[in-house]
Amino acid sequence: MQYSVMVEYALHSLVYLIDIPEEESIGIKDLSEFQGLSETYLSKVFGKLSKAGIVSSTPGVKGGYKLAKIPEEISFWDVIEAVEGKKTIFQCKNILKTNLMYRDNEECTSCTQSNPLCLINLTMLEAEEHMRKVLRNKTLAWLNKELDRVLPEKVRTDSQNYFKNKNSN
Amino acid sequence: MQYSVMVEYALHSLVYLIDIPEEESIGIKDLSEFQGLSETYLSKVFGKLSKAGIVSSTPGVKGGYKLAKIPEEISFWDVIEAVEGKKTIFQCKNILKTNLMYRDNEECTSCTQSNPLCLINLTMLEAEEHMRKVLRNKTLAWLNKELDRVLPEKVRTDSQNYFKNKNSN
DNA sequence: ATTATTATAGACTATATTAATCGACGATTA
DNA sequence: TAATCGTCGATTAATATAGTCTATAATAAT
Repeated sequence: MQYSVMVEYALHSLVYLIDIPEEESIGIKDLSEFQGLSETYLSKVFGKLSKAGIVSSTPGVKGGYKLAKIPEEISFWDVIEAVEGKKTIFQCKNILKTNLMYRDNEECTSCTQSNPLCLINLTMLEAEEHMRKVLRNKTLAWLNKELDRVLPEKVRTDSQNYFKNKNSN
Repeated sequence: MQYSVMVEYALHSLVYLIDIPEEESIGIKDLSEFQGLSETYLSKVFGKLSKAGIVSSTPGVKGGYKLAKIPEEISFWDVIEAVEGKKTIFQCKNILKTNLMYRDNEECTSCTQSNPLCLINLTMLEAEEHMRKVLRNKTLAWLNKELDRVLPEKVRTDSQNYFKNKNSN
């Protein structure tokens, strides 16, 4: 039970999109090359991010991706949900012949994700919600500030220059 | 990305072990029959619970499982960890050729589960920890009390009687 | 207009995981 | 001694994951 590597690829890649100038964008080829990731696979990740409205794309020569919103409005959870979908972590299968967990005399066949009745499922959802709350509070803007604080300046400017030079060719 | 159904099977099945008399136990056959679950698959679940010290087993005729600890000391998280293992939900692969997320000049190849350095991984671990905290606070004793409060008395006594009668045969 | 470059979509593949089943073995009780 | 039960390992089918490959469409530069 783990999130797919897509989540990791997405979060790491998005970092490089935060600081770029207004009218520029970065292509998948550069992003994958710089990080040593599969180009085709990373393009799938960005397809999902694009569909979720996290990034916007411009096709064609000198095309690429940029953030579709300000970094203050893109949270870790947004990225995870874009890539992993909206499924909950715990699966309430409702397959038990005898389900004693229902509440108020309703059967657990009506225990859906949008209207959970089962106590066990409710507990899991509550726990998940605590995780999501943390993740919703961590935005790309926050991440960028933390990286500025924590990383040597050279490391940050080096990566910025890498993409800047690629764009000016 | 979801927990396996084993977690659901485990939590639902453990409910019936909470209230049984001191020297009794319930067999897989009865547990699976009552809930309409696969007998062989449920036995695998209990193998894991047994290995984790959550239940204890007695083989042979009239054998079965009982809780190995008092229900106050068995949490939802204990059960999940027993069944799913100790992996974290987010996977920090350390496979990025250029990883800019490290802290204090250390490389992210040293970013392990026990000693995470990468900011993204640290954030995910923090979020997971919030979820675990909730799950560690929910014990089988708590669940049992909630079920007493929420379910009609008949439903609870019916299931208790089911296993009691099975044992007296 | 043409060409090169880029995103986008879908089909395809290999591997791993999940949810099961089956059979053999060992301990226990009647 | 026989029937019952937990334990272990091998096996299987279905699904998910992590990729690749190809075709298509849009764009910018020539």
